[in-house]
Amino acid sequence: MRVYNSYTNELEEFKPVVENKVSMYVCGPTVYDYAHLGHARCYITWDVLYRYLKFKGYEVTYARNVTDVDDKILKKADDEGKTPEEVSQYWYKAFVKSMDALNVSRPDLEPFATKTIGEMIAITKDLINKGFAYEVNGDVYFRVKKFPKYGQLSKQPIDALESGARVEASDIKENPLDFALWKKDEKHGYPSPWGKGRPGWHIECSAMSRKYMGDTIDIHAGGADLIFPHHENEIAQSECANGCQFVNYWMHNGFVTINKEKMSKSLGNFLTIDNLLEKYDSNTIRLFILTNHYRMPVEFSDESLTSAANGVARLMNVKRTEIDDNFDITKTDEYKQFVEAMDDDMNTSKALAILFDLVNKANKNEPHAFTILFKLASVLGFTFEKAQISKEELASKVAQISDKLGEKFASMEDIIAYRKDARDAKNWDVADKIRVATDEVGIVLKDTKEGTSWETK
RNA sequence: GGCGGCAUGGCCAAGUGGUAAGGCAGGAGCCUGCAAAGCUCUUACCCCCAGUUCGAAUCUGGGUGCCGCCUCCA
Repeated sequence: MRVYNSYTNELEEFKPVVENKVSMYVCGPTVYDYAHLGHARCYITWDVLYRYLKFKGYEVTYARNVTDVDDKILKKADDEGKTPEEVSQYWYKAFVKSMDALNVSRPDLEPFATKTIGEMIAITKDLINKGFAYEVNGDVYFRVKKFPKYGQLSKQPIDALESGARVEASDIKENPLDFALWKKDEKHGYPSPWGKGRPGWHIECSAMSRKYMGDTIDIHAGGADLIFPHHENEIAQSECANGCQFVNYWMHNGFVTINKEKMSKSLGNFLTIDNLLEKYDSNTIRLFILTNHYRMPVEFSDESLTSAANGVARLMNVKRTEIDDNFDITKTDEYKQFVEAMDDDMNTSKALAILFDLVNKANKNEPHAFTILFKLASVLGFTFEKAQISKEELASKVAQISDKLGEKFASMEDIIAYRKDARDAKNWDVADKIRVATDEVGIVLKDTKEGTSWETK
């Protein structure tokens, strides 16, 4: 498998540190607000990588942290008169719910920053001892000048960074580029050798990844906006503390844009996942995202989502057969093409083309086509479960149809039987009226040789 | 200003040297009582200019346009 390493800016052959085992760490959310489409893109992308690595037979340990100590959480807590825990727990649960709804796999490990404070203090202490950090009045800063590789991930010459760095009025740092490992905080802080305080954002990931996955991890991924300064700073901290390479493959996903602008909290131009799910299902959002290569920007529009929804309909309408678990799909051309595409830096667009070819083959009764399709599609996180309609909803629809037709029907089967009589009598007017009525409440009737079936739109 | 990326049919999007995957939308036909779904057929010379080459969307140089990072951000 070849992956694009953002550190070297090159496609590289993927080789884990330990054969057949992969450690991957993805920067998770800061839980203080709704997750939006941009988050969906990120976590769906790395979910697909996770699923694919496992599909290839790797034993994968996937960690995705939760940042539950952060300025924004504290501010929200203060504003709402709640504890930071109440705020972060609330939004964490909302996040999990959204991810589940998107069929994003749960990671193997989901460390919380607040549960890893000890490790953060240990690293910070270690960095001070080694001369890579210094304390000023209860704050601790990383001494960027001591790390010559600084700027290598973001390809920023250090002097360019320096001249561009924002200099605060009352800066107490040795160098404007130095970043906080620990911040003094009397109100919400944790005890530490430097007094009450809380960790800087960057140290959180260094600490959590080291605690759960060791000094060197195979893959570290996240949104491209984390490259600088977050990931750059993680490298500095971890490599200075551990004395070895931090990450072998850095992978970054592109943004979701809207009106050609990056979708983000700060710009306020975001659509929440929950809102989108009211209109589009999880397969649709996934197809929308996976149609594009993960490193490219994806422009949001209702037109694109509608197009994806229609594509998903084609996928869902495929002629289904029993899944044959004894059939070895690895011998098939489609499997080989799929793996070739995915091995090429996750070319999901090409992989999808293979899936759609399989749809066509299944519809033409090619043996095993649906089995292959089903298995490959699940690697991309698509599900073939049809949306379930609740009993109450169905009863209400049946009642509505009854009203429209001025009849009393107990069930869809009733309606279909009634319509069958009409059709047998070639009473097309009645038959068509029934179909119009069901259509109006979102139920499609399909006439085949085997009889009539119904499904929700 | 520094760094990085992108430009392919009506829309979205693969393809990185040999004459353009796939999805959506559109058109024609088959199927159907009529539909829906499905099946078949159908629409491109790849932003512009110059160059390298037997041959370029694909490489080189120069334009033009768009985006991102450089500050919290997936």
